[in-house]
Amino acid sequence: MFNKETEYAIRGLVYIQLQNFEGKRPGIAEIAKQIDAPHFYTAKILQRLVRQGFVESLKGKGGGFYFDTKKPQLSLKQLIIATEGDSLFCGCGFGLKQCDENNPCPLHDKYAEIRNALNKLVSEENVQSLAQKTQRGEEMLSPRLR
Amino acid sequence: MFNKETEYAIRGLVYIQLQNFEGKRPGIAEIAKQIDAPHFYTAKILQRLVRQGFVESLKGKGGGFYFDTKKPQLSLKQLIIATEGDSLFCGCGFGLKQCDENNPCPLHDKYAEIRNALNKLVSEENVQSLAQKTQRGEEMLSPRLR
DNA sequence: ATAATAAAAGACCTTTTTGTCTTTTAATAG
DNA sequence: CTATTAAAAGACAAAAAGGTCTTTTATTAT
Repeated sequence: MFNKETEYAIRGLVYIQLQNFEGKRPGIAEIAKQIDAPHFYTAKILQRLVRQGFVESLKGKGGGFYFDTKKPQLSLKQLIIATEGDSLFCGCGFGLKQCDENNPCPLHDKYAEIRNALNKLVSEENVQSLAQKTQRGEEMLSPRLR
Repeated sequence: MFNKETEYAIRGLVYIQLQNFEGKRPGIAEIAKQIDAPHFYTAKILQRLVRQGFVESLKGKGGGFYFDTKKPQLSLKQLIIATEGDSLFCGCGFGLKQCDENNPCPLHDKYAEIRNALNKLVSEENVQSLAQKTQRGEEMLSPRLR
């Protein structure tokens, strides 16, 4: 469904939030290891997210990644659009450039329902809500993290 | 959502079925043009589908592609699995290798619902049902085909 | 100040996806 | 039988995604 970059971004940010809850700022090496993602690729992805202002970072000793609690919560939708665009939320299942209610492809009606449900899910959930679930319950971030 | 190969495959097969309804066997050049897909890439994709037995072809004069009406209808799910695998129907939204009810990722419950809806859609719809919709109604296969 | 630490930047590489083109094979009409 | 037609096969290439590594810059503890 989502591409690798998006997956690593979500997992990475949720892990950062999880550590932030405990007053810690994890570094790239730790993050990559814990979410089971390639070290340098994760670094590159996080760097882009920092540049976009989705998460903050601090260099040097005691440095690492953290969320600015003054900023609004980061929805999955914003994150996904930033990493892979919005085709998942607008695109036609058939791949047609022009496909809408007035000009539907044969899959349109049923596909639009699913697309809307997906839209709702990623609009409602955010990095913080996912981290909270991981913190309290059965939910896990990586098999290693249970 | 689906990759290009899958999109071209679906559109191509629906177009073939549509022509078959009229007693015709379209060739690759015609198919590619009508579904607005790259000529030779479409050829390659259709060849694979023929080898897999999803559709039939005939070489030489009067040749082209057609469905064997004796074979069962081809669901989108079978088609999608053949072109891009089943990760869309089994994969974790988070990208975890192990993620299920007993070992859920923070997205699992809500994501599984969407995955199931998608599963239902592609299991119920098939090349023939899509072609029928295109034939009778508002639905279109490509803006050109209206 | 300086050494140690950790992210930023960016070059480089591999694999997969997407796409193009030429040659070969099979079928059929005449 | 031959010419024509159309798919099959497969080589090749461009673009995108995924991944690795080295060098630079910024921070901080000593």
